Amino acid sequence: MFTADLVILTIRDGALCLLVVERGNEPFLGRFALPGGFLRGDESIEQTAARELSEETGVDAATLYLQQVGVYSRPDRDPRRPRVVTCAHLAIAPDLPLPSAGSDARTARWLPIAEVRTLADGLAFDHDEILRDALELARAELQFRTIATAFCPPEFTISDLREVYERVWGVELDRSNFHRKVTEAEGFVIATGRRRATVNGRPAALFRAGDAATLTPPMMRPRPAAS
Amino acid sequence: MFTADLVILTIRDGALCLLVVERGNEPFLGRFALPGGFLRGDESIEQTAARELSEETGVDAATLYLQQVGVYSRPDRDPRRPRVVTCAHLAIAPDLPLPSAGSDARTARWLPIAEVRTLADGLAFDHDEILRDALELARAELQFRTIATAFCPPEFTISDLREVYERVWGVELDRSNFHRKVTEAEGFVIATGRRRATVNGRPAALFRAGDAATLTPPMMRPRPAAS
DNA sequence: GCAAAAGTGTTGAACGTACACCCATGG
DNA sequence: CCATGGGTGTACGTTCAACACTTTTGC
Repeated sequence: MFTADLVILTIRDGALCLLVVERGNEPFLGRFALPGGFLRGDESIEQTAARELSEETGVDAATLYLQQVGVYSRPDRDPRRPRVVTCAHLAIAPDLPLPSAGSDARTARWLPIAEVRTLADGLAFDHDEILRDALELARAELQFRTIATAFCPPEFTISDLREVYERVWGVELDRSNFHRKVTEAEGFVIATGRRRATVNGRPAALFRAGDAATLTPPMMRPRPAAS
Repeated sequence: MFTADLVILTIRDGALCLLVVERGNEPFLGRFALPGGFLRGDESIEQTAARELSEETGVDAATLYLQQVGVYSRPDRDPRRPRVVTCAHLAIAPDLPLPSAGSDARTARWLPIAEVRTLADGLAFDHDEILRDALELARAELQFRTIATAFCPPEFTISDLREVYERVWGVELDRSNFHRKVTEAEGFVIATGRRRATVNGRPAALFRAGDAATLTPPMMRPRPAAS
């Protein structure tokens, strides 16, 4: 038995959130788990993950960021027989409304990462471990790839983008230096010429994602200031 | 069916080499392939990979570098039924004698990477693709982790270490600056106090691997000079 | 005008690169 | 003493971090 599990992250109301589903069957009935599904005979694991992602978020997976995290195969990770090997994936999405009444009746919801840690028994299966690894990967990838734009809507401000880094890394960044790095890096963001009216202060220029995949020079994460 | 395949790299006679086995069965009879083996019911994929690695190299896998590369699951990647999903691993070893007469009678050999590209039909299955991804991973990891010492014997010179970077990256590095970076990075190399007599010139100081896993500051790869 | 948020300029420290130079050994 | 490879010093350019400063809006 081989599955693809998904760590789908987004930023909602200034907090880094994870998409979880409440389990409707044993084992772990009623507990939160990562969404996932079985590999079908006619598809690759990438296709399985993309299919699950679009089912859960309601948008075409081709527009979202999706990447393998790793394989989790401990013989006792799933009490079922035969045991289930899973390939965990990291997905990044902008703030989306969940297709509540769609597909199956499972209750999917966005859970702030901080609340995941306060769950009495944690996530189902070994999903706490998977989440930890996926978060570490996301934090590392933010440094060298332009994936931060995947958290943002099609048009966004530099402050929106900075908030992504700050929420995922859990640090505060210098506004001025961030602005320069981002706008000077080639192919990271492209000015649209439009502006967004703000409740207070000068209107911010709007950008859209560029076509570069890698971020040069990299955006280095500050030293172990906050964990 | 779930397997672990291994991309085992080393440096022999100044060339980056890959451990390949000649297939003794169909499909791909007589072609070169990556070593690998099936996941057993009582082990994790990490244990499968470590077991295969020690069988092929003859040394305890705990002393070598071993890391997941990714899952390869295209339905047509293996003509057998049911299809085989594999989790590719990258392993790094010092120059080792192969246990030629050991274990099973498969003919394992070190093949220079340059020669892999000249094989008429390439490697068996999708192993060309796996090798490409594993090499890219190794090249990237050299920048931020201290894995280069895994290519070296227990005691090595700075020049040995520099050759690792040069052979894996395919570039030439400045001798002086490399020496400084490596010796000043904390926990990368530790001087043993001994020296190695050379055929020519001043004897080089011998070092052993330090205990740091990450390399700070990183050893940045030169711009796209050579591919 | 004032508060607030966006955006620009400046400066000193840290780092990378290039290359000149000295050191230790065998022949 | 010379060739050869190991190792150090130095000078310059680039990048980074900190923070002062200017711009543009709503009220």
